[in-house]
Amino acid sequence: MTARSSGRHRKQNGASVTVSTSSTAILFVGVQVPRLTDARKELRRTQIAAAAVRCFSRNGLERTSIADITAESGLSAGSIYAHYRNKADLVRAAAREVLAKRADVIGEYAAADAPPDPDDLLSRLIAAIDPAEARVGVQTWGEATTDPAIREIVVDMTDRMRAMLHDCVTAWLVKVEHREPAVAREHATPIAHRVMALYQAELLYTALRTPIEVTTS
Amino acid sequence: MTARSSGRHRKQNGASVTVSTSSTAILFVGVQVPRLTDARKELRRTQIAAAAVRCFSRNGLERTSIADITAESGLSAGSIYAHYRNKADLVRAAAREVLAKRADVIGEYAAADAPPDPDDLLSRLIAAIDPAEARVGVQTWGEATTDPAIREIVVDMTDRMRAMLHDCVTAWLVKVEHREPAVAREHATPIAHRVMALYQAELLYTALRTPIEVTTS
DNA sequence: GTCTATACGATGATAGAC
DNA sequence: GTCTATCATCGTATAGAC
Repeated sequence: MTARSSGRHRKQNGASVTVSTSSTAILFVGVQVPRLTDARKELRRTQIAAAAVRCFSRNGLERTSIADITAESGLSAGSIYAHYRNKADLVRAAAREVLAKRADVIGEYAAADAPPDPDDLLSRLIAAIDPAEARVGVQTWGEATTDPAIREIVVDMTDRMRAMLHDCVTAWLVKVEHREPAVAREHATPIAHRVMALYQAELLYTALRTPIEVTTS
Repeated sequence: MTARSSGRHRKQNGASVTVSTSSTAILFVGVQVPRLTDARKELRRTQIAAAAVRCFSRNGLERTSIADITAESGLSAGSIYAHYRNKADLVRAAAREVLAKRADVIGEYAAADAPPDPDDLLSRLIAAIDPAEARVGVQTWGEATTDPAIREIVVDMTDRMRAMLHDCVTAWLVKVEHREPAVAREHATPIAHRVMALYQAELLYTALRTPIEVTTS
């Protein structure tokens, strides 16, 4: 992740802004703002990554060729390599995106005012599973078993998710079950662990049992 | 599973048997027995599959080349292709072997006289996990998301395992908890489901957190 | 059945024009 | 930045001798 900063907007305050090819644009003498084009660059990256995820969902991480991604994204090979150093880099980005999206879903419930009980929490998490992303998620698990970079991403995201679940369960124990915060945190650990495990199993189940939807376009 | 029949034993009834290179050996006029060499053939197949599993454990399903397997098995490419139609065929065989081994472990406990309670059952299953096989197992999950043949194998083995767990839990409910067999079977279903889920999660955990052991030879 | 050597296809990645 | 065209590499699978 050597991603650089980003900016945005075509025009700013109605003033016609000269976009240079350097990393910063000089609006007035001595005034520099982050390059507006950087946001586009980041947008392109996510656009490419999204296309890649769709391909991965259909054909798997390794069976997806750069040609597949060019077809899916509408861009060319050269353009893709202008945004990602190589295919492994793109795979890492896609893995992060998919796993982060999962973590975000958990984060929403974890931050709720009325924390759901563990069963309810699990039910909601399962209901939010997207089959296509579940497939890519499981693919990243497989890749993580041999690729250190992917493993780090997966382990990191998994730990983060577990921590969020722990917070959520703790909040439920304190607010609803009226336990002492200290004991709540302790009791929450094995519960969060189980919710996580059951969620992962359900993710696997969805990835295996849900038919691959055909891209309609 | 289009596994063919197999013979065994080097000698039969003390009679010295002439081993021909044809698919059947003619002992006496008109009397044919399954070729004794078939056992050897099957042995070679498992030998190759075992070498493949070791490679997969280190480098993954797709990153493992035929050259890797020749190096690991000590055989040549030609020899491997004499026993497996193609690489996909070999991968399927390896997947079956690994997943079946897992099912066997469960079968042992399921058939025990004094059925362990669910927690104990899970503990034993977890204790029997082999890190290298866990990795290949998780890899098959990833592959199953896009390869129909692998998916069928994984789903089949998973269902079989779950059924065994169901039998085990039912036996425990009947023999230890003294429930009626009918209600026991019904109550066993969600419990078996959970044991399975927690086992799968633990398998994933092991696959991700256990360092890849270096082949010492 | 097993080997060596090789053909062929696929794919990741680059060069250079625009 | 994006394209087209191309290269070089790698890996599956086969051919043919032993």
